[in-house]
Amino acid sequence: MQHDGKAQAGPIVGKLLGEKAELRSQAKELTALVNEVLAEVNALPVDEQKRIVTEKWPETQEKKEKIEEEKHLPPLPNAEKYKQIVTRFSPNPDCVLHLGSARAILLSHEYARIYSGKFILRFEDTDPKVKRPGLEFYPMIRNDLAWLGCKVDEEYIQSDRIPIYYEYAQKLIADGNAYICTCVPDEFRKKSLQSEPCPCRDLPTSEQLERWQLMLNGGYKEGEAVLRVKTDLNHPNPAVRDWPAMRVIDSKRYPHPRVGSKYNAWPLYNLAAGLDDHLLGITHIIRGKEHLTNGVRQEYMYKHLGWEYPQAIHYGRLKITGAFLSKSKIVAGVRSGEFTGWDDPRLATFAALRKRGITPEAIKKMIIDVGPKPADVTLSWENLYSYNRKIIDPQSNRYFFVADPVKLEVKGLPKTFNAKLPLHPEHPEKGYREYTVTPNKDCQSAQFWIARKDLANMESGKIVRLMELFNVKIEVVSEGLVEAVFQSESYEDIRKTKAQLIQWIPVGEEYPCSVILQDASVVEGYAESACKTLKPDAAIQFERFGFVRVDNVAEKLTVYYSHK
RNA sequence: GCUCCGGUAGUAUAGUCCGGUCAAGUAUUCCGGCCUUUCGAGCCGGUGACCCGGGUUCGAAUCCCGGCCGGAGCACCA
Repeated sequence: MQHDGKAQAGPIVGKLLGEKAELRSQAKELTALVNEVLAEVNALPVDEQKRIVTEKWPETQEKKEKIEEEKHLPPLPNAEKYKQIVTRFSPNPDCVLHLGSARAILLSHEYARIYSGKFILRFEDTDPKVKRPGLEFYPMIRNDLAWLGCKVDEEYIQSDRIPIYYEYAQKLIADGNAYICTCVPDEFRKKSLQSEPCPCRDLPTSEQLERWQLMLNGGYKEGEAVLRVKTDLNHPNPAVRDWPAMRVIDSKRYPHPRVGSKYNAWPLYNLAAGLDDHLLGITHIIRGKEHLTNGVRQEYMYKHLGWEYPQAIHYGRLKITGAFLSKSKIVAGVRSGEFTGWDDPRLATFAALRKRGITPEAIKKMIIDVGPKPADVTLSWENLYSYNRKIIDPQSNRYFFVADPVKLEVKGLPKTFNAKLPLHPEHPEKGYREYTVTPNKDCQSAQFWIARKDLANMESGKIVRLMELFNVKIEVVSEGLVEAVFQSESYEDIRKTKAQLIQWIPVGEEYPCSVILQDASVVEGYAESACKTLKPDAAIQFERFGFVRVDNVAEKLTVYYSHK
């Protein structure tokens, strides 16, 4: 019925074979048979087909019920191998967290919860020079995680664990699985590209251990020596061959913000992260695919130590249209004053999203929908807004806001009006706010503030309704003032005519308000005076303007625009 | 250049491992309609996709080969 009465053989044969596997050996004959029947059926007019089907198989005409199901994460690989699932999120505290980290955080945490496992936060702050950690970021990161609803079961800081890395480095050297290389980088690279060992590789272990002591005691200057873990010099990927595990840092010049100048030798990522993943009992590593070759590198170290490598899941890069997610750009922009702070609405940091009234639930839902697949994704803000809208719409009270206010004078009022405006049209139990409009004694008029953009639809003679109040007929529209005359009170009157409904604020009931938009520009206007009792952090909707998050309630109201 | 990973509507995702019930589902955007004292929400409907080319097969989004496009890595960063 769905295809204009013309059926095709392929899907029908497919369905039959799918249901009755025993027919598969006779597939050719079956196809011929189906084609025969189809020729007959397709020759019939559609109406006739419909009649027959309805008569013989009425149940097929019933509409399928839609089953909406919550999206779930796919199961973790080899989860059954482990007594307890342990995941980790391991940021370098050199910047605040942003949306780009959301996959690592939320997937790691969510899987830990699904499997009743453990979620570990591990600060990877082992580079005091190039990606120097900032002390302020440690608590900010903890705070972001808490805001996202990710409870940290255990926390580790790698700069506290340097002696542990030393211990294993020494073992690797003593076992002949690592060596101190004093070659200049370029020379090593040349050798390595040709799958040849550098001169240091085959030095006796005793000499390696001497070099190791020298490295620890400051006997080498920056760049003079590096610890390398032996891999396979014939590995197809040159980047895997004898990778660097520890280097010398001039600790006087580049003191670490937490441990100062205590260490000269600092572990590199693959050594520190690789060791910790095992030592902390991580079972599943969820990280970006830029770490794929790091996994290959680390597996060599695991083999040297007789360890088994955890399950690794590599997800693709996450971008969001229009926002840059580069830590260095964020840091530079904030330091230079280009941005107002870590929560500048132009940034996609969690701090900024929070400020803009994006809920952690919305972010979580979106990330879980995106899932852990390795393809890159470019999210659209609309999508995030949609998730957020579903969450905040039911809880957001409604208020009037007139942007760029213009005065409206209404004459000919027959009486005093009381307007009772519901805080939420779908939830009357939330209550109301009320305004009384009393006509001026001399000329039966009253004055209001209305939004300038509503003037666009106004012309002399047109009827508009002040929402929940009364209808007015426009007489004169000028730059600074709109003059109108009272028309009628009943909403029903103008309902059929589909007259424009506009928001209004009685003159005297205005409360100055700044709305900070996503591009950090500011819209000035008046909110209604009922907004004076709002609490910071509340999500509200300015009707026909958008959802906003209340930021500051003072002489003036300050809100951040969330979305439509 | 070398090594690796991807490619389903504008966006995101399901399906791919294990070929058939996929004439490709879902969310969002967009477009119509309904409803509604917000241009919000809700409801109904619509537009819209398997990167390309070969092969295997009765049958390919799914398996194989080739190409194209995109991404990542190739640091004494993480």
